[in-house]
Amino acid sequence: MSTPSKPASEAEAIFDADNRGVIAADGTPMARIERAALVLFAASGIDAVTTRAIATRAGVAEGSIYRHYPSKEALARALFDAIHGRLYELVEDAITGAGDDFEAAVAQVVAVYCEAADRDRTLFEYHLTHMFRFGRIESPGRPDPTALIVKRINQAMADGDCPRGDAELKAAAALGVVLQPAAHRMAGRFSFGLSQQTDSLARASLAALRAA
Amino acid sequence: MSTPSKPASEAEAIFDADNRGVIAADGTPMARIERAALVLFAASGIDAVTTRAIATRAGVAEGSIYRHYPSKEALARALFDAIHGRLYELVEDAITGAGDDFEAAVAQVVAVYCEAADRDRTLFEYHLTHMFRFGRIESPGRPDPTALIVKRINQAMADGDCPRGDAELKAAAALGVVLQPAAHRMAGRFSFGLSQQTDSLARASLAALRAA
DNA sequence: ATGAAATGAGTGAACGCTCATTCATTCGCC
DNA sequence: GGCGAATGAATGAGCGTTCACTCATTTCAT
Repeated sequence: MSTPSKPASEAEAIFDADNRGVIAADGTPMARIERAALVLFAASGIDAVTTRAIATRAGVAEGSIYRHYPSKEALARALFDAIHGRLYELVEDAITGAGDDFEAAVAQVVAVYCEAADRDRTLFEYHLTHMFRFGRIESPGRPDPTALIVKRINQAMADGDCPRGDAELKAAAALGVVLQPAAHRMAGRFSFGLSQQTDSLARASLAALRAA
Repeated sequence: MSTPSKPASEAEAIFDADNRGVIAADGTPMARIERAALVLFAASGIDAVTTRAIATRAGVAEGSIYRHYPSKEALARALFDAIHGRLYELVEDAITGAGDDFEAAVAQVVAVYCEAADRDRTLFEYHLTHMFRFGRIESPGRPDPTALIVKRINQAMADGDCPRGDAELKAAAALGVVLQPAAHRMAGRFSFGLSQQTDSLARASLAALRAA
């Protein structure tokens, strides 16, 4: 196999036991490598970060990276998959938790993204900036948070909670209402927590869904 | 000087005389280098593209790149600045053209982005995916389309055309309604032209502005 | 004592960029 | 108008450097 690391335990390695959305704070070399890589990848992009820089920041030898991951690319992908998969679970819970109440579902999903963006900013920003690299739809079997949202919008259209239209387009517009502010904060356009704006963004997201 | 190329004429080199938002189709080596670099940068990211690959695709020698640009990075930045500056002009015209009519201004700005996204998809997608690298707010003097939008939203709030709130946040949400669909199309989520959805997205964008 | 974990100098490949050279075009002189 | 000189765009082999990754060796917990 080309993936000798333990994929099943990556989520635990990256998120702590309480699921507080934070990379494990324990001092194991693996956790330190992951956090160091994440911070550097988020700041400069994967290609601009050297394995030496990761090892130095993690306080381990360069070779130790390869005990846990077969390549720099695999490390980058594992980090992305961890946050991506976690978002899938959170979106799933949010939608399920709201039952048939479409407005509540929208509000909860928006809250999920706002809280994720605030809770571990580096992790979320890494996710945002590397969607183009890892988030292509062609990857089958990958958990896809957006697909859950599209499904819920289709149900809302069937229930008469939302005007008919292209569900993929509506989902994108509604998500954009939250993700673009996150991107603008990254770019230094403002600095307050997105969680403070959850209500406002939830209303805007719902309004976009109903108008699109 | 460390920038021997002609920065003042870069816009003309990249956009044709009719300002149709397309990289010049003439066969000059410089234009071919720019188009080759753009296509490769958009597909794989700047760091993953070699100067050799650019030269091969452009049908020129590797050294010729350095007659026109002092470095690969400068070439990448010039391409970004060209589309970024062009968007600034288009947004400025859209807002000015709508006069005091806020709804018209929103519709026109949305139309600008939809048309740009369709007209030269590679160029627009390069812009989208490299905002994080080049689009930081700290760069002073750089034309900033978003700043124009923020200013217009502030005016709308003063005029009573839009509920009061944080204009930066509103601008981001409204922009997200258009840019996220563009990102989703990039990711293969749908394939129709965004221009076909201009009306729908303009309504959604306005609704988000009024709800946020 | 033993083996798993960690190490970091070493390796070959590939990178961005340079520069001596080529060559088609333009210029200046009569 | 004809022609040698001057020009500068274009070339591509090659440079020094840096990279991701390897592996013989050392460290350390049990």
